[in-house]
Amino acid sequence: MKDRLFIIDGSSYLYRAFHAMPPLTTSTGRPTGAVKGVTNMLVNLKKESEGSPIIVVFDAKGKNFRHQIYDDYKSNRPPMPDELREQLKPVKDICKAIGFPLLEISGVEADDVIATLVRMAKERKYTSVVSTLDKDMMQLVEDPHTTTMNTMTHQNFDEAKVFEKFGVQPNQIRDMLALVGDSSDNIPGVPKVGQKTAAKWLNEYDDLETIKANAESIPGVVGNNLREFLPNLDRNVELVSLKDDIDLKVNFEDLLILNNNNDALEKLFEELEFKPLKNNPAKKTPEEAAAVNSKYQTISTSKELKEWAKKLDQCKAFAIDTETSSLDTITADLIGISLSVEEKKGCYIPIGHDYDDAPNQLSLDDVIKIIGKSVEANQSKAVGQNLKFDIPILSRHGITLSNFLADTMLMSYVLNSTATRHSMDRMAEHYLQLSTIKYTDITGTASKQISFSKVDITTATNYAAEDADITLRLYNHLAESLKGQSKQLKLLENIEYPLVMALIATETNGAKVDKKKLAAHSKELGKKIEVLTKKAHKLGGQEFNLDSPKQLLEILYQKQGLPVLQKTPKGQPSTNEATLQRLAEEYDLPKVILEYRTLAKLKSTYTDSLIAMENPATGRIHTSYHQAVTSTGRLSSTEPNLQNIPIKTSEGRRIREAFIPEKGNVLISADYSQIELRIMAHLSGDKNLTNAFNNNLDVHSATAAEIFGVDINDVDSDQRRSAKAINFGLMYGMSAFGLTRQLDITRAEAQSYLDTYFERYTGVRDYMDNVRAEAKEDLYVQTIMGRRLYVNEINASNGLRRQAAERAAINAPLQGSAADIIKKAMLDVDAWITNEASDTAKMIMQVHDELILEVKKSESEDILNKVKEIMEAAVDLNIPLIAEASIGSNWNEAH
DNA sequence: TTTATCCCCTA
DNA sequence: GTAGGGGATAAAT
Repeated sequence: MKDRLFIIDGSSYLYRAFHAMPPLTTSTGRPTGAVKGVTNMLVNLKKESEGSPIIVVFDAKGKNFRHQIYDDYKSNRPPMPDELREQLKPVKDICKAIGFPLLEISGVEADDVIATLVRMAKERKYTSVVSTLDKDMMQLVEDPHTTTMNTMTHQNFDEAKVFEKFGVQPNQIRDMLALVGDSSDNIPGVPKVGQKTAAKWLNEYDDLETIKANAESIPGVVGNNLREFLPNLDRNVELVSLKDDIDLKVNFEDLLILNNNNDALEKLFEELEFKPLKNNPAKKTPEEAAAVNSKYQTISTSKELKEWAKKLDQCKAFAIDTETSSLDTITADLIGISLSVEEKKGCYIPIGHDYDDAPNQLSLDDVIKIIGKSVEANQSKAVGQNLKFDIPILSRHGITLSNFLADTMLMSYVLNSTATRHSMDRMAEHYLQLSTIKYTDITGTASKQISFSKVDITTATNYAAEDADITLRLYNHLAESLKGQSKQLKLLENIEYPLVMALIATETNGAKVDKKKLAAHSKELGKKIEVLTKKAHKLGGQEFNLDSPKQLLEILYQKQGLPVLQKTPKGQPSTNEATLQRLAEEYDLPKVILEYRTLAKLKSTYTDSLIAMENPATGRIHTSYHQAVTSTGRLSSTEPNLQNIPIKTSEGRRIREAFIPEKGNVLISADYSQIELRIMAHLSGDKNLTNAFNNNLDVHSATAAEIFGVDINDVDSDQRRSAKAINFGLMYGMSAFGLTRQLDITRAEAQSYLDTYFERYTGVRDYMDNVRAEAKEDLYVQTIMGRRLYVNEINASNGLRRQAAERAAINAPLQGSAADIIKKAMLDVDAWITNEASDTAKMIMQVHDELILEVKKSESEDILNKVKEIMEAAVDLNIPLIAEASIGSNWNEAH
């Protein structure tokens, strides 16, 4: 076998890069995102190719022979966006300058050119590696001559991999595509036949001809569909077949020569404002990635365990990960532990695998005694990914870990909250260009999902040890990126890492709900909903599903002919609350729907779901707080979301009444008063706003007094409402247009309000101008603790995107600083509880600017005062921070 | 069974 | 106008 030949499907990467990359531009506004994406990929591939020839193929302009076969071929494709079209030439120039021969043949597609190259390479005994993201290309795979690879994720496809992914052999892919069709090319397939059905048929009958011959014996709706579709199948085959006999008008041998021009390349990089090549980090080769698996060790003896305990003693940092029977940290069993002390190596210690003929495993006792003690002794060197999950699991199994070295999820989050999602899989792709084994790859999904304890230990080792290995590699990578970023490091050390322990405590404490009360409420809602449903059916003249916006709009707008006041983003007449509210002034049905919606929402989202969320083991509700989800630094909460429990309506507040303390306890709720406006006063130094807070004035009334030129004592409720809308709008980066809608006033009036506001609050005006200017310069804005939010689109040529980025830039320092402050307050409250009130107080919830505690009734007054004091002293600002706290026998009463 | 859309709850 | 989570339906698979 001769050398390898790499063939790059340039068009597929170009489109992918255009959509995947942020819309980068040069300082002059020239779009470069797609060029950058493709260039990175080319540079990586050049390194990996180790000198093997590389050919790049692009689609030529204009129609090709497939359009003659089928008029509508690709007719659903939107035209190429201008910002991508502009990038075509630089991409091709870079290919040439790097030295790759470039092929564009008109009248055919890049796919056909690639097929032709593959054939020619095979005849000359080359091994072809087709670098592509297009599944159509899989039909070219043939062991051992031809494989495909996705250079973004390093996934390689040989015949076995193709079968694993698609369920058919590569030489059956063409027939599969003919059956299924291709929506992106606008080729219709047999209705209701997707990949699964096509694979089933092809495995039974081998090829399309045999399927056609046996079409009569295929049962069901899909059988009928197939028989009806038969006349179109030959056309589909023609459309999806690749032509491998294209006249390339060039000698194959001439394509194997690398003809680079480094000067031209340097110049192009300069024009495009790319970093010089030598600064690009080296990427891992597939060989390196593949070599990994063999390095992983399964631990089954005490001797091996002791060796690893010693490794922990001797290393500088080690990664630890747990495998469990479920995601519920309150009850999950420990199935195994994985460790890594050196990149590309790692071990898995199975403990709780219990399938038939599972090999002998070490006992939990031995593992705790040997490795558990070593983990505890070396915990200041421990690195994990989302340790908020692992720590309580380990703790319940007798291994205490609290003063860890680092959490890769939080490192990535603090470095750049929006560059990637901060799951291990996504970070491996983003930072290391590695594709990892996914949890669902080995356990399956949904109804077919198995417990990790049923996973074969060898498979589990490959997966789990890889997790530890990748975590360690991510740590090394991220630690390098964070070097010298003192604010980010401080944020991690002082806030995010210690907060992990406070959140574990809060989640583990959980909140108690009165299940009986919720159930009674639910039943009551159910009855009312039934009545309203019948009433709506009567008014609508027929039965219909009130939960279906589609059916509802048919009744309202088509059948009853109500005026269409508003449309959804997709152009459908809207049935949202604001629209129905306006229609309700004249019609009855919208009014009933509104009532129905309110109650149905309460029942499904709150009463019913909260009842279901009670953990049987504790009788309490344990939410998950997510520490690395929001762009601004806030926490988010799921399963259930305790940060959107109703408060605005009295019916809604009944849900809060169901949040109760244990007997002998009460709830304390303490929330920051106007924290974001206070932060605006602090950051802007505005005299008027500062004055209002220093004198403890009602800030909205104070604003109204300034805008309307009246004494603060003479502000009427309408004026205060307007001022409040302005104050909130400002924090959201609002324009006069937004204010118009909020207050139902004319555009001119809104503009005049804003003009007056900025005349009276010049500090705020200057601050906002500064934030926008700095964002445009730095591409990020920051909070009082130095947390950054990158606003990549702040210089976008698209006005809507740019304005959205500007609004986010205005809001993030306010929202994010508030998040910093309450996180600090949580740490301080948690520390105080641990040291002085561990028997009398528990933190049980956080809702952005509010902390809820469950405390001993007898101590509640003292605790309330202490919590208020801690919250107000959490940080030192130029204006006072005020926390308002109260006590109650349920959350509604306490608030 | 998964994905997209619409609607609605919070700070 | 900022930042989130989530339920129900309908379509795609």
